[in-house]
Amino acid sequence: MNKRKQHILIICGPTASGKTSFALQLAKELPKANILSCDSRQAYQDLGIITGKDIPDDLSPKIKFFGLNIFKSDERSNLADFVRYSQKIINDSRESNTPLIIVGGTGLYLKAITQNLSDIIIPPNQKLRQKIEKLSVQKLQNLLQKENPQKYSSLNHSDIMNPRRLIRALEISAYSHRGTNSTKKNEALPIFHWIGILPDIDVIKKQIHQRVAKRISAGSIDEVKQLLINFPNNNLPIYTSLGVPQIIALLEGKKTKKETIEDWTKAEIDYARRQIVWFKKQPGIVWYDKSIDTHSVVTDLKKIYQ
RNA sequence: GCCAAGCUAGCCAAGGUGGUCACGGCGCGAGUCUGAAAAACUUGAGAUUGAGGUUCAACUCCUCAGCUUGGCA
Repeated sequence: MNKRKQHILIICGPTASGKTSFALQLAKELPKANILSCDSRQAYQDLGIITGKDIPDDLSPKIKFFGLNIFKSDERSNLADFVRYSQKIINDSRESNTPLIIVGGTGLYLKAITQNLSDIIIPPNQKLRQKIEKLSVQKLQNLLQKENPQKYSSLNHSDIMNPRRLIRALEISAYSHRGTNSTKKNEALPIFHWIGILPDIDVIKKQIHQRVAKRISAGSIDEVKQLLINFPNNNLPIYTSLGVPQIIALLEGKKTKKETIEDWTKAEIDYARRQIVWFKKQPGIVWYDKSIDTHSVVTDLKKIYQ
C-alpha cells in the first residue's frame, strides 16, 4: 500500500445483499486484511443471532474482523462513538500497512467515517432533551423558529415534521449559543473506494424470508428473553433492533409465532428498502447489480493497493 | 326451508335527512435524513357486490339476484 495515501475499500448495500461474504471472499485473496463492520446493531455485545453476526469460525488468521461487540448493550452508543472507534481502526491499519475493507449497511455511519461532518461533534444534551421531548411538533417548530430561524427554514417538509430532528436542531443551536463552536481541523482523510452490492429486490426478499426463519429457529426468541432479563430498560437503542419489538409482542401474547415471523420479515424488507434509497443517493458508489466477479474486483483492487 | 343482519379499495373498517374531492387503520408504492440511523419522519395510488327502478341527483330509498354470518321448526 502506498505509504502516503491510505486507500480504503467500502462495501455497502442493503441487508441480505451478501456484502459480508463478499468482503470475506475478497479479504482471502489479499495477503492480509482488516475488515471493519459498520453496523449500528452488530456493534452491540448481545443479539448475535438476531442481528446476524455470521462470521465464520474458521476465519483465517491473516484476516482481522473489527466492529462487532464493541458496545455494551445498555449503552446508548451513537454515530460519534462509532466514528471514533473507526478512526482508530483506520489509523491502526495504516500504521500496520494492512489493507482495510469497511463493510456495512449503516449509511449514516459510513458517511460520517468518510467525510468530516461538522455538527456531529456536538454531543447530545440530555437535560435539554428531557426538557423538550414531550413538546408537540408544533411547539418544537415554534421554538426552533425563534432560536434559529435560519436552520428552521432550511429544513424540508419531512424533517420539519420530525420531532427527533427538531430536537437535534435545537440541541445544536443551544450548543452554538454557548460560544464553544469549535472549528475542528479537517484532518487528511484516506481515499475511499465505494462498492455497492445490489441484487434484484426479489432476491433480497427471498434471502430475508429464509434468514428470519433461520434466526427464529436458531434461538432468537431466547435471545430476547435473555436481553429482557439482563437489560430490563427497554428504552435502550438495542431494543429497536429489527426482530426485537416483534418478538416482544410474541412474548406478550399479542402475536402468534406466524405473525411474528411475518412482521419481522416485513420490517427487514422495509429496512432494506430504506437502505437502497439512501445508498442510491450517495455519489461515487460503483454498483454491482447481479453476480459479482470477485476476481476481477480483486484485480482492480490490487492496482489500488500497489 | 323460513326469519334477521350484513355485503364499502388486497385486508379490516367509519359514515350520512338521498346533493362538490366517501373517515381511518393495515398492506402496497415513492421519498427525507449531519450525534437514537436496524432509529425517526414525510408522501402517493387504490373502493361503494351485480342487475333493474324511483329521482334533476343514489353509496345512501325500492325490487330482484348472488354471497356471508347468526337464529328457528
